[in-house]
Amino acid sequence: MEKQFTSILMKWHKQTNTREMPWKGEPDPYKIWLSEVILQQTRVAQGWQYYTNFIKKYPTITQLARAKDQDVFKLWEGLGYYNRCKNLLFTARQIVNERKGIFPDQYEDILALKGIGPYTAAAIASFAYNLPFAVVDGNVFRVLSRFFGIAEAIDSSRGKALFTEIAGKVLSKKEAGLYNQAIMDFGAVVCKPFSPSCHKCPLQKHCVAFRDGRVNQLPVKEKTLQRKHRWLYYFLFEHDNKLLVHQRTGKDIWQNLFEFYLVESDAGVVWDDKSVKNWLKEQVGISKANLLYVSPLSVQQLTHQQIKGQFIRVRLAAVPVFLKKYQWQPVGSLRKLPFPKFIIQHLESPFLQKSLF
DNA sequence: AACGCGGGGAC
DNA sequence: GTCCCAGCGTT
Repeated sequence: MEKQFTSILMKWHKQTNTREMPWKGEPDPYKIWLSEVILQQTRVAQGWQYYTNFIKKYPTITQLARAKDQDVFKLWEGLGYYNRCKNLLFTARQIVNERKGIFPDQYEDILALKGIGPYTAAAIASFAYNLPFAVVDGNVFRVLSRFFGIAEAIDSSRGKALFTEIAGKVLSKKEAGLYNQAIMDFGAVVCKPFSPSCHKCPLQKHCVAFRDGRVNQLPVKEKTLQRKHRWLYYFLFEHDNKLLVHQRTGKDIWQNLFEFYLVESDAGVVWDDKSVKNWLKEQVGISKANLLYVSPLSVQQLTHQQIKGQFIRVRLAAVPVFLKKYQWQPVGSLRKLPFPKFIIQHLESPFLQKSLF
């Protein structure tokens, strides 16, 4: 069955597959690496523009390594999972400083780099050097679990080990790069998560899940995620045409991105002018403030959290002592800083644009 | 082994 | 609303 799978898949790839992507057939390991990091847990359509932007601004790993953190994060803004960006920069600088800018060409050396796990290492090794390592990503889990009718959970250790083993068996070792491209394209174009195109699938005849009518039951996941609810109230403190900003640190969401003065609470409250004025006076000791606006409620759904909150813009006659330690950013250059989408949405909202006049 | 990390699109 | 996406690092 394994031989059949591989040969049919490769034939499909060479004869039928018309999927185009800017990094396809790319020989430069730097560009392959960049595309793979961008695409971690990210749809091709979403990552596409980010890839072309990065290549345009940083055509070589040396140029990326020499860039300022803030500029690179700005280019990554909106793509999510910002630790990828941090590791991308770290690894670019490491390769430039310690390896003269030359990307490693052995699987183990590639895997050892920060931000590169088993999937990305196999992708780079096979695409750049045609080394015989099989990628195991969401597409591969789905295609293999359906074709071989395997109900082992893909988010368990046993499942991961099992699918990795099978992936290695069906890999075309002579055309590893082509094969890896083939199975991922196939998973994205034919063997899709929802409404797969079984009616025109070249593997249908040998597909166990199709035979048993289990296509929509595979692959199996065992974990169900809980979504945390959070309430974030951002105060846009303004003084002398500058806004208070703050770079997020710690282990929480949006590490390294900027934000405004944050008040977080567990209980959902919707502020209005009156309650904000009272809070500023009673809790913060600001009495001579010009309250410019209290925004309507903003909502953002993330995979692991639901964020709700408001934006409150306050013009200060003077900077209170407890706010002096913060960074004050000129309003005109505010957008040079990387912000989370939750904040970008507000900065671009018609509400804000209107309320400034 | 379990958990946390963004954002968007399809249903 | 739920699920998933060219996964990874940390604990």
